[in-house]
Amino acid sequence: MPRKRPAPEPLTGWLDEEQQRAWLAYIKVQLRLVYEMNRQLQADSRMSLADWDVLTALGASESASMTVTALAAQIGWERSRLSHHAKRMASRGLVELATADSDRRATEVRLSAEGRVTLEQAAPGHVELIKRLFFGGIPRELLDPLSTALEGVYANLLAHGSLPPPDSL
Amino acid sequence: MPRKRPAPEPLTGWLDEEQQRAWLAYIKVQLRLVYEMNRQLQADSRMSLADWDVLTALGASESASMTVTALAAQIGWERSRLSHHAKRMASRGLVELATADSDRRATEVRLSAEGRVTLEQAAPGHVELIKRLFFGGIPRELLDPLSTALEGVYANLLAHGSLPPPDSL
DNA sequence: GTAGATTACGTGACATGTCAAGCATAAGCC
DNA sequence: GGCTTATGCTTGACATGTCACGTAATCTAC
Repeated sequence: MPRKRPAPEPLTGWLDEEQQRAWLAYIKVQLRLVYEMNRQLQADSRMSLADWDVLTALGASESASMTVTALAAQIGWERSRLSHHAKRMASRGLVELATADSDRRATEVRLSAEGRVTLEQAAPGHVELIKRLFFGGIPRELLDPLSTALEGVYANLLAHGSLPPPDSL
Repeated sequence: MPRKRPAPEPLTGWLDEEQQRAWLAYIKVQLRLVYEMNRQLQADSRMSLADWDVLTALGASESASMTVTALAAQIGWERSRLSHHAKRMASRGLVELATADSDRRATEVRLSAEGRVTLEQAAPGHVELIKRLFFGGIPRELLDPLSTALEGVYANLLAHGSLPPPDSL
């Protein structure tokens, strides 16, 4: 087990070589991509990445409306975070909040007309960024293995993680 | 092009099918994994994921010390964020701050003895989490394609992103 | 050397996220 | 029904992150 340099001995109980490679790559992409997405959305659409996550989740849902709990599970947030955030978004007119008919404890977060317009206006620019920064670096033939690997991780996260799974997988 | 349901028409100018699959998987993993890592570090080591990112970057560096700018570039943060955060970490004794000899504008962030101990104590638990949640979902044979794909994305991010690249690739 | 840019940070005001606690409704149980 | 527990969410205090701006050291070209 030849070591080149003695100095930056990484860490105790670390990952094996293949895992380390994958993990390092994942983390580096993760950190920068979050930054870039935030920046682009802020600059082009006066919207944070958090806003975007909420709007897209709502936009993708059948009724454009979800309870706080369901929405939080969908996007992997804590409920209290969503509660605060939804209120701020409501004050900007992007969503509407109303107590649910079926269960009066529950609050429905609904995509407002204005929110939908905002989402649709922001989408092309954001998609363009993703195509450029993310898919610009991946050869076609790796798309399928990448998806398969990440789907495996996601399933594993749902099974062993501490957040409740979203209703619809 | 048969569509099952007319309702949740995703978004204008969206990605093609393969891309959409990869992106969705990536985003879902990203959101939950961040949450889980934060939670585990907080629970087991009284440390946030942000603290962890700083400590590992310092720990991996030759001298256990970097300027604010270099460190920020390394972990993909804005400098002002690191400035605030480093000060807080310094007040907890995890790092030490000192103006650099070579350039007295620059501030060196140095891993303290206490910081190194904390890092080494936190590492096993965090690594265990990553092995369980991340690598538990990936078959061995997909590790290499996954790494290759992510490394491609990272290179692309450095080339086309808005953050300066770290000194050492 | 010195005026004007550039670079490296720090700071303060404010936006956002987290945690612990609380309140109201619903569901179980006798 | 009434009691206990569980669920769904909100809130307030506080930790953290961002943005715009300020300050100081350094560099560049006279």
